[in-house]
Amino acid sequence: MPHEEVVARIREQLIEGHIAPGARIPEQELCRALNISRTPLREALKVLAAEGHVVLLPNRGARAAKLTISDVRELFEVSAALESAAGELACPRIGDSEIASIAAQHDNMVTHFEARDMPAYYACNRAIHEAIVQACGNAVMIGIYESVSARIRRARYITPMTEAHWRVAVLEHEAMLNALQRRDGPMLAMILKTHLRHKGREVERAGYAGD
Amino acid sequence: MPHEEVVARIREQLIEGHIAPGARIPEQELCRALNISRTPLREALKVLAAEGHVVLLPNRGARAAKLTISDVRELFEVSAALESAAGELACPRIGDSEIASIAAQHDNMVTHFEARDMPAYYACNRAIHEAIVQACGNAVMIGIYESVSARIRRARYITPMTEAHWRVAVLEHEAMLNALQRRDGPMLAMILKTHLRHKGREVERAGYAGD
DNA sequence: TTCCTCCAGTTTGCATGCAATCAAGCCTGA
DNA sequence: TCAGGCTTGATTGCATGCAAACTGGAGGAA
Repeated sequence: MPHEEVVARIREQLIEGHIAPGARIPEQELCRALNISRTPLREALKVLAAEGHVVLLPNRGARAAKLTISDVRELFEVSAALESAAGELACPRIGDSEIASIAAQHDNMVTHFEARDMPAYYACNRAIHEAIVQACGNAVMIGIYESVSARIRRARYITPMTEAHWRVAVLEHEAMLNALQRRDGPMLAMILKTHLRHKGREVERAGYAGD
Repeated sequence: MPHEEVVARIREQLIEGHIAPGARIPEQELCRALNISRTPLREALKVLAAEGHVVLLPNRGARAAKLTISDVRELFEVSAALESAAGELACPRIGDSEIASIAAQHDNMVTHFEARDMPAYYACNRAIHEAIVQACGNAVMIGIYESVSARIRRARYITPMTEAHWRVAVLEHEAMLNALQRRDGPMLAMILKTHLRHKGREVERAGYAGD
């Protein structure tokens, strides 16, 4: 198993919550699970610590990072900065077919909203946000966004919404798609910033996780 | 020597250019230089690779990352996004004394500009930009900014400026300080974004490094 | 009872050793 | 002479061993 994959596998376990936030990460157990020795595992943990998924306590091992309420605020602020910038950059760079694909996903999402199918809604929602960032033509931005985004993924895409907030979110997405189709970068950036601020507040209010 | 320090030391060598961009990083040599064995060194290299300072070639060792012209563009775009967001967040959060300290550094900077002392100017310049970000009250933002900023530090703070561009930069800094003192977040964000776009273009034009 | 001290078991961090991989020079055949 | 394959030395990636640090609990003093 190549080094990259070890990191990816553990990262996934952390993001998906299979390793509970705050839980100790026992080296030996993971070694057996992944069938590798301690050296590559420890290298992976160091990398994940640099990414913020893991906290390393000197001489006291690794723990899965736990999101505090202020982590959530900070991560949403950073996400807002990155997504809005990415959206603005994407407007002049994105291709027509990509816009069409986002529009299609948007329509799907609205359908799921009308059926009040929140998991399906969130899946489309996430796909749209990621597609916009992917279209920004900036690999560094995409990488950092993915890293930040991963840390709040569960909070962001699992927190239940009230009917009222959900409606607002859908309206904001309508506006986003509109701005994107008009390739109005500054407008898209503004909407994304507002949208993310709303989302962040809601997650904070909901207790930022549920787990 | 604790793990953190190993990473910091090598990172500094890379940022300062003591290890040339693109140069192979010989494990054994660094081991002797830092007086550690290969295991902690390799862990550090993995972390630096995750940060983008180093590229790891499977079975072929580590090399110091080399900035391409598009890396420079991308990093400046991300910097602009982060600094402008940080500036906007800082306006309501920054304390009066911090504003005063930035104003003082600004005055210093102007003095150095008038003396056309570019290294001293850049030192103040960098201090101002970092102080603004530091004031944003968002540790995640600060961390990511520092990481991104480090990768273009040399390009950003070493590239010579033409007289005309230099004058514009100083004017932009006047406007920044002004907005900050009025705590006008959106305005500060806008100025920072423009300022960074200008700087990025200039660095790209100048050949993005000089080394 | 409560707090402190000490000790055994476990875990971490690092050094080292070994197999696999790679770079480079040499030999062979044309 | 030159192209292609092979072999040698060096380097990488990983497994393991060992010393230092921590955890938790038992025992004793106040």
